[in-house]
Amino acid sequence: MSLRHAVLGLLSEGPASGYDLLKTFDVSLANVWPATQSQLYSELGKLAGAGLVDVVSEGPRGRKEYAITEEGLAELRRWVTEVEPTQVVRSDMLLRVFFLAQVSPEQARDYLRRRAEEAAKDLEHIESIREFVESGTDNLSVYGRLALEYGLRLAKSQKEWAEWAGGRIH
Amino acid sequence: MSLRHAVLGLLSEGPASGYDLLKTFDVSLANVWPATQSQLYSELGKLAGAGLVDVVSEGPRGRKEYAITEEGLAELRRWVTEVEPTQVVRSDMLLRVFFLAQVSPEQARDYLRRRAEEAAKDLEHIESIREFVESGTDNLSVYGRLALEYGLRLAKSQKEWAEWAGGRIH
DNA sequence: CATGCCATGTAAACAGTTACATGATTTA
DNA sequence: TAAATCATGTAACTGTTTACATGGCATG
Repeated sequence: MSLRHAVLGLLSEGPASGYDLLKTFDVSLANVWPATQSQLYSELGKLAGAGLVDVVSEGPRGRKEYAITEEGLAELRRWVTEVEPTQVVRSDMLLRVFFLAQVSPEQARDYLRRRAEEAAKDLEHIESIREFVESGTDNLSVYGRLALEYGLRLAKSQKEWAEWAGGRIH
Repeated sequence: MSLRHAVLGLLSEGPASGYDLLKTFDVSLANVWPATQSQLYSELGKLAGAGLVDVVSEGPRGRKEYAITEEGLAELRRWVTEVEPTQVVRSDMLLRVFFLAQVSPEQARDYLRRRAEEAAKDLEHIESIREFVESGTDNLSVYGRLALEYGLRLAKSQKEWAEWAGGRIH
């Protein structure tokens, strides 16, 4: 149930509406825990029902501002410190690698070359937003930089691996 | 719909029953595309209905052996060469990093230390099964080694990153 | 003849995606 | 006043997990 904790985490930085949160999801959490509008609004309803968040004000256009409760904050902390992160990661990129014997060596190399190019593009993209995020002083930016560095290293590894793997196909 | 293609991919190496496939999922694909028994049997039914696989023989204990059809093989090849892999990856491990400001610096460092230890354990585990997989000459083993190398590099990166990130928490 | 493994299937619950639906407020 | 943006919500579908259910066959 990480969506729930993602929402609690964002609200731990201050009150916000579903609409506000959605933008933060798209900007900060897009590559870590994406969420759709549909999911978000229903999760906020459930969190309010469970007493982990409160509606603290209602604005124009039916806007509802949510704030995390003490109980919600306690649950967030418990989740961060006591719940072991999931290990399972699905990768259809890697799944295809298992079946490369079913296509020609040219196609297999091409597949890996495209992965390397994609990783290079990701790398560039991360470098480009780095300076932007570098300036933020809020918690999300400070710790987001650690996550960004993870993405950077991951993209680098992926690029090098894809180049290496391409060279192994004869 | 990657489960479908994972099944087609395994069957491209030769006929097998649901039970056989399940073991292969647990051994070879556990860290790439895990599947449950429940999912597998229903997917086989759907694949047979779509003409991508056939039941080629029925054995004792209701055992049904499935084989990939020409149509299924064509679909597998199309998926490998023409369908772009999904980029979205969810990581509740990284999600927690964004919210480390909500716990004490000691707890935050501890969290990252545990990630480094976990990655070190993964690394060891991969090294240990490496020699085992090294011996296989079937397609799945040959290409599985490329995937294994990816896992190795990923675990290394993760370990180094977690150690680095832990050093940044004051 | 009991235990373990082989073998398949269904049902309910939960999580996530896509599409639909509606309407208020601001700004050019 | 038209277009963009703010803002929330529901419905249908797809994919995944967990639990339940059943029974055959081989081996000690």
